[in-house]
Amino acid sequence: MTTALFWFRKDLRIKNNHAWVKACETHRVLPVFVLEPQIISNAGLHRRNQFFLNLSALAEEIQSIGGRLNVIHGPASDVLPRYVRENNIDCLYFNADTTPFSRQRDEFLSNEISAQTHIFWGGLVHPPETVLTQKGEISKVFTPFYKKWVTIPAPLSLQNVQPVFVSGRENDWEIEQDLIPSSSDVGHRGAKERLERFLKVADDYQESRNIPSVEGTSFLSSDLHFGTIGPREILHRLSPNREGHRQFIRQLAWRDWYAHLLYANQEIPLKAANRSYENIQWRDDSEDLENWEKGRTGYPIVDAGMRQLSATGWMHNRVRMITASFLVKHLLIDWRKGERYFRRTLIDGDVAQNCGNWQWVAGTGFDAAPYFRVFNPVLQSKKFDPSGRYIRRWVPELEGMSNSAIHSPWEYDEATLRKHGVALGETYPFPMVNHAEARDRALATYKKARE
DNA sequence: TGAAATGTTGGGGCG
DNA sequence: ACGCCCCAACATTTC
Repeated sequence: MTTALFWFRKDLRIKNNHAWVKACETHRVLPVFVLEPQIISNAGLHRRNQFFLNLSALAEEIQSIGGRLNVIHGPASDVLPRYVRENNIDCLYFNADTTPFSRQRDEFLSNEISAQTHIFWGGLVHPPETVLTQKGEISKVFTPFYKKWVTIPAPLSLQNVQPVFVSGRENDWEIEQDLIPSSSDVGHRGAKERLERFLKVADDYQESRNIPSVEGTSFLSSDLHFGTIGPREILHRLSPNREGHRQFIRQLAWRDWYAHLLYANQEIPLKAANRSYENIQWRDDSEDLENWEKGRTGYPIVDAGMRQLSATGWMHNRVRMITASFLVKHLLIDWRKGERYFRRTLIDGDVAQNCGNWQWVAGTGFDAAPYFRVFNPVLQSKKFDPSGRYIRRWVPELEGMSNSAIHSPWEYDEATLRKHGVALGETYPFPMVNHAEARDRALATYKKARE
């Protein structure tokens, strides 16, 4: 029997992991995770914690069926070739990724390593280059992509063999166990719990997904990023006949679309997909950027979102759109700076998804929001957080404000504010820009770039 | 997966 | 009773 090295990457699960099943069916397996330096250096605190929790959950999963996860340190391009040689590996199995870094590394390794590589796409419902127009291209408009995407079958891959494990010659995993809070809500088990909870409320998804004070979304974004659950496993629990389910399935299609687009257009993280917007005159203002990051814009809904992000590593989707739009349109700061901050800080920070969505908000992407669509943070706040519950949760200094006034405290006189315990400029900042002026400036700047 | 500006309509107040 | 104005309320267009 030959030996396969199974390289876990952004697929920290063994359940419904087709690549894993395939490796186990005909080989002895050596499960490996390569702890590459950029996994740590590119991640904020929450994201790093989430990663280590998921990694140790995977190690436990493998242990529970009699194996052991071998963790080796270093850039994979440096350490894997030697590791493969020293452990007499015959072939290599892994799930691929669409990012430029990942593709260049994998390309390099497939030349460098003599063992045969078997590549799968367990992180997506459908692999890149499999959802195509009649002309054989990926659609640059979402709806035609989606119409094609839903017609393609996406079977599950169930494990039916007991893996035969081999151990690596070295295992220098040095994660101090006390850094890992014992937690049952991580790994595949945590993902399954989140899925089960979501299924109970999924019929209301269309209504409640936009209300940040309600737990109406799936909370599966980080699981999908780390691969603690596969998207097909989620898809198979949803019914296209139920409206809420169908809307969520649509979100899974957006996720595939952004991944496929990145695969086909590797410069998406760096450049406007719609090149006519590549010469927008962005403002280079690091102080404004920092005030945005820290949640000190003076717009309560924006500050609430940014504080939820830095406190928890997660932000509600509706608020992601509002805060991102504020940075790009109101502050006129380059979407790439916001994208970088989100990606570091979010526990679900993902190159394809984050860049795709930021370019959508900035209006520079494929099938993106039109440049003249400028969210009014006060109207958005009144519409989606009418009771102010979300704002009060994350901007407690505004707790005493009334439901109607909490969205725009600067519109009220000093005496009224004092009555509610607020002193603008002292307990809570003045708005850093005037909405109408900022809107005009954004429209003028975008219009100029189009000429 | 907007919002603001502009246009239209119709009821009510009033001379 | 009539014309006129005001201005919500709704519709359309523009950014």
